[in-house]
Amino acid sequence: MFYFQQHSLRTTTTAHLMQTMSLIPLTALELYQHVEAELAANPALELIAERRCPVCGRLLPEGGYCPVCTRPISADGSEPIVFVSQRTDFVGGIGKRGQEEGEDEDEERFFKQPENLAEYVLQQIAPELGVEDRALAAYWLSHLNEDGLVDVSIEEVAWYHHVPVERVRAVQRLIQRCEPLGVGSCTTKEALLVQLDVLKEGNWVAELAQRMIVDGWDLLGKRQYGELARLLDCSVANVEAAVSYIAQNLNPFPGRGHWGQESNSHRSGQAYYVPDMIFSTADLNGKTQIMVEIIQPLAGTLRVNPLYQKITREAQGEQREELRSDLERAVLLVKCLQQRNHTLQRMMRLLTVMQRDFILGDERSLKSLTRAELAQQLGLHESTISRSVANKVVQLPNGRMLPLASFFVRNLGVRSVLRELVAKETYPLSDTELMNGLAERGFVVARRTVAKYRALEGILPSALRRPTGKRAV
DNA sequence: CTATGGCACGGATT
DNA sequence: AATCCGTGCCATAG
Repeated sequence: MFYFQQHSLRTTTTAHLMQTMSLIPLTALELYQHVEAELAANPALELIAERRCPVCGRLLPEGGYCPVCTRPISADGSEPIVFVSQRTDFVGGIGKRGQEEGEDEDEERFFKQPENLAEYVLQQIAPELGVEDRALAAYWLSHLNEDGLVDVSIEEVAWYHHVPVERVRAVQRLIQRCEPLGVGSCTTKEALLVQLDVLKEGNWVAELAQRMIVDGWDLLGKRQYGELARLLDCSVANVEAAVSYIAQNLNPFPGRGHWGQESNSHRSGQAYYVPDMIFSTADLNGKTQIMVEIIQPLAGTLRVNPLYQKITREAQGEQREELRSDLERAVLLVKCLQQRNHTLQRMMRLLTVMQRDFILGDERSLKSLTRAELAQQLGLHESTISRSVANKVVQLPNGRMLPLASFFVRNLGVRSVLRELVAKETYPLSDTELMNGLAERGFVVARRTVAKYRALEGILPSALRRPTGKRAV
């Protein structure tokens, strides 16, 4: 029999196979590629059009989700619904998004997988372009460097293709709005502005960031915050806040895949815009029910080909051995897939309960949590959690994509108390005073650290806090 | 002189 | 082993 935990297979399997064993660390995209490759290489595996719930195995209704696994667990909606879904639309390219997911036609099981960033972007915009513009777009994208920026000028391209500059610009504009936001810009500055334009939620930080990039680009590069503040006629702390907003929400190199301060070195380029899990909400007697969809990008059910199984059983001698090894691989893959689904499901359920408010959009109610804690509660090894979290991307109900790793933060306690202290202050407290205040409440940190948190929370320095009043963020 | 930000190092986390 | 985070020291602004 097989074991899927930390133990290795002691059967005839090779070392290489053991590596492929755990599918848990794989992202949706990787899983898709992995399965596709396996499917092509191993005749014992088959993907049948029949849709079954990957978790409980029940037959799915037309285009729907498993009636059992997606049933509310508790009537008040406090328990999240976590289920595995088989949608492939994200992996196959955004272009398909508008259409339906129900097609089970065999030929359509797998979309063409974009080989690189350029192709991926092209797929997104192709439907909106005429033939000529498509060529233009392709040309433009062929100049993408690994940062997702283009180093030829619009004029050059226009000249080369004998079309008006405006035309090229229009195409570029279209490209820039694709995922990853800002691709195909000529400069970092341009990329940031595009992102800002799409993302800005009308909040003051974003506005300021925009002005900052437009007017104070050079100063920004030199980190001359004081100068910037003067130029933009605002406080240094505001500048700081805007800078941190940029650092956290924008990506100067659209091709290098990730947002925020999380860094995942491999998985560069294509990646973060394919969510691995999607949160959505539904109303349930006034209570908000959270649903978590774990993407398993298979349009159908993966299983061991029964015919193959039969042949193997009947085969003799050497041939039989050959067949058996394929069969084992197939069985292994299927089981690993189940294992992955099960583990991820458990993890997401717990995670969703703990970070409920955060998921619902309240940035501030992110609770501090470490991977180790979660591992303990789930009875899993912490490295398992680490790896399942690494490189994965989730989509929140509000549409925002962020790394799953952002659910794990260490010191939220201190930071929320800090906010509270500032909110209640009668006069602008200095960092040192804040430090003491925090210490009284049990958070002993250095003065320097207080300053850092302050910046992170977008709170102004004491000297400048009074005139502007308090920040509601 | 006080309050803060930058830089960089060491310990903790993953 | 690679990364992240808290801190100490120093420079700078007010």
